[in-house]
Amino acid sequence: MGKRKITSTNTINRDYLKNECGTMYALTLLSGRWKMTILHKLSKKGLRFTELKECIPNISDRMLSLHLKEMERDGLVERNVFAEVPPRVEYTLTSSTRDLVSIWDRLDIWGNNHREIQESNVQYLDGDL
Amino acid sequence: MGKRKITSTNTINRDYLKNECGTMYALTLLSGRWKMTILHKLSKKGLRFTELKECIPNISDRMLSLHLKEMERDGLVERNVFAEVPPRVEYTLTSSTRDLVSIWDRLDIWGNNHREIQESNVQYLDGDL
DNA sequence: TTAGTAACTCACAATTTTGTTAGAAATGGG
DNA sequence: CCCATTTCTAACAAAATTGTGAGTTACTAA
Repeated sequence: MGKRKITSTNTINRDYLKNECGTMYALTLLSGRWKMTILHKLSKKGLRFTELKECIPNISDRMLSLHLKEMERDGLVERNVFAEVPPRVEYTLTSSTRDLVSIWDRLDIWGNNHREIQESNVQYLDGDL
Repeated sequence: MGKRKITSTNTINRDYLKNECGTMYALTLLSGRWKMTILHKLSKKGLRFTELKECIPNISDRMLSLHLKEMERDGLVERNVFAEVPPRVEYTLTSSTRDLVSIWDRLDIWGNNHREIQESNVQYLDGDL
């Protein structure tokens, strides 16, 4: 997000990992506080800036703008400008990203499962103390 | 990593998103520079601290240690201590995490595909300038 | 007692990400 | 020209993550 110092160890490591495999590349593009949520909202239908803001509580103008710009650069979303007044900009998923969203089903199931396991472990540990 | 200020907007937003759905929960557990790589290495066989260090170039002792500790807390890896001299600690995936790893296949394919699309777009834009 | 090894831990610094607030650009109607 | 509206942007501040280098612990073999 914003500017990166391209000579830093941090950036060097990041780029190295990004090139390791498809999974790491994908996760690099998706990392960012609100990106998944934005994709999720857009998966139902295209939305304009203000609509996204309204359906994602707590996101700031700046973060929404930054994320959308990065996601456009990364081929995750499309930005469609309509010559209207006041201006209207609609964001939609790219076709590649629509494929991605369909993968989330399994991850969603895994996540919910794992959360249950984790929560039951905590209970168990609590009982043990 | 390390300490979080639990009253910060940042942490509040993070926790809110973590509870949104299984996918976001999963991605929260997996976020961290080297976590995916560590899981990937461990998916083949259990490894000790030093072995992980050797097969992940550039990772520092500190980051490896921090990540492993978090991943153990989050139920992603198990820490097995052997009473030998010098001490031997082996890290393995939990059974839940082994299921996760099998999901990566599709994400890997998606990532590699998407990278190709992106790279060909860049070429096209370059030619245009 | 000393040395050697694995597995860490600590203090601190650098970098990156996220959040806050104010305000700018664009545009047509009045 | 001024207004209202949407879509951002700029400057700054706060917080979080990552990296560095030295040091610690535990244990036993020599």
